[in-house]
Amino acid sequence: METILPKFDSVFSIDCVIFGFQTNELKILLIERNEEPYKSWHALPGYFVKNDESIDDAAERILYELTGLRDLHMEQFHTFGDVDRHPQGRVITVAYYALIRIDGQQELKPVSSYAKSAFWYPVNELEKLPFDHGKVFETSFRKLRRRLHYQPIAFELLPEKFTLTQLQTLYEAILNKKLDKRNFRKKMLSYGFLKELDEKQKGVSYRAATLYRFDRRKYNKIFQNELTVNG
Amino acid sequence: METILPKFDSVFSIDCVIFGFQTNELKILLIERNEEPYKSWHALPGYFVKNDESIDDAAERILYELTGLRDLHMEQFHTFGDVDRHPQGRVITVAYYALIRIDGQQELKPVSSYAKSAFWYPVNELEKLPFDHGKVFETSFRKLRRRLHYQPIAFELLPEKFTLTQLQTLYEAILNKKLDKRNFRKKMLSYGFLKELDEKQKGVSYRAATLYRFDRRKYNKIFQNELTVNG
DNA sequence: TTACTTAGTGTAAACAATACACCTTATCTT
DNA sequence: AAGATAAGGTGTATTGTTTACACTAAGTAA
Repeated sequence: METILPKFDSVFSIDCVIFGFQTNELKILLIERNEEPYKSWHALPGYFVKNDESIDDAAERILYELTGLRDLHMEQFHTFGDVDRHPQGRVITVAYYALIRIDGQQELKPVSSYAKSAFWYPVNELEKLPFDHGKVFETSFRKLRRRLHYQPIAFELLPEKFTLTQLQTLYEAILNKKLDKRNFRKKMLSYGFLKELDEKQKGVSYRAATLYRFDRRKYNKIFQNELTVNG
Repeated sequence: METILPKFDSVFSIDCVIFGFQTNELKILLIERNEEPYKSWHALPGYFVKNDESIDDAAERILYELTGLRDLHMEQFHTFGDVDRHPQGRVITVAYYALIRIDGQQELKPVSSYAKSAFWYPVNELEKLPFDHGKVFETSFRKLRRRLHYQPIAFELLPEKFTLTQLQTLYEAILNKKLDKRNFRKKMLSYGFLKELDEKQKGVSYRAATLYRFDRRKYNKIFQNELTVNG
């Protein structure tokens, strides 16, 4: 009773949009391609899925091979499947996004020869990207904006200890609009998941701000209640 | 300088979750499979993507072949890519969902021999589904709930002319909780995109309710403004 | 005419969102 | 040490939104 699966010359790939926040700018991770097509172009990190790995695993592996980054929590956000999106054949790509703390220590070093280098690039200065990567990026950015309203994604981009002004600057970078300082602070603190630390910012040439930490345990408690209440 | 794409024995498929609303119940469309594996099981309509069609086109074609339904606006919501999700090989599936008016006229008649029949099934009474279709459905339902809050999806499920009570019942079915009649009406009418008709419900054995129509033009105006305002 | 069933309506209270400006504190310069 | 500079940090009044809540009106059926 076995039916045999049809065979097509088609492959899956993964593309990753990795967001970071550095010097008050929102950035994404790009690689310099070392393979045709689009050799030497700047592109989203992406490659083909192997036959024996889940797409989630593939996303992790590929990001690691192309950038040296590991163990970030990536989430799928859209699949792009136009027939001609890849000049050499049918490639359907599942796009993932992740948020990461750029801490200056971590090295960006491709492990695979497929990428010459990997680097952070400000989203506001993006040039033309190969394939449909422009569309992929736009889709991810819209998703990011939307999620900012109902998920604690900002804290994945900031250092462990951060000031309220840094938090606000990040929100402004993602939403692309100015926010009111007093209202922003009032609202953030009202949630109850920000822990004020006995510690001040260091190395600034003006009054140092209080540092805060995101308390995920408290956040989860609040969020769980909401889920229950809203059915 | 041509690089050749790697070849794998892997295929893409599409699975569809089609929601409908009938006799005050939220339903989805299932087919009775006519092929192994899971022959004779009830499953989500789904099949393989051809090599020369976009995944969006494939979704339309497949739904038509398996159910006879055409021209509904489907939207991709998630891609499922675990290695062992299909017992016969590597199949990555892109899941789509759509909303449809069940108007009693339209026939559900598979065009392909792959499905024996197609029928509406209440989401509250779903039995075990083959493959990972249970997971697919759950994901789609969560998405539907979420979208109900920011997109006018209810009106795609209702007949053109509907009463406020019908609208409320639908909301209650999707959100799985009771809503307050006065507050619900107040809020819906406050949006300004519901047009009150000079017409009453017919064929009921009690006081007939006023019929309304969804005014998409007005909705778009309101929605566009919101987009602009919120950056 | 009466009973039944659903349609249709308003207000007060609590809460959330917005608009808005000045004093404080630390550092740096001279 | 005084003053300039730069960001930190704070409260209130207004408006809009959400919630809770119960009765009368209208049509149908017996």
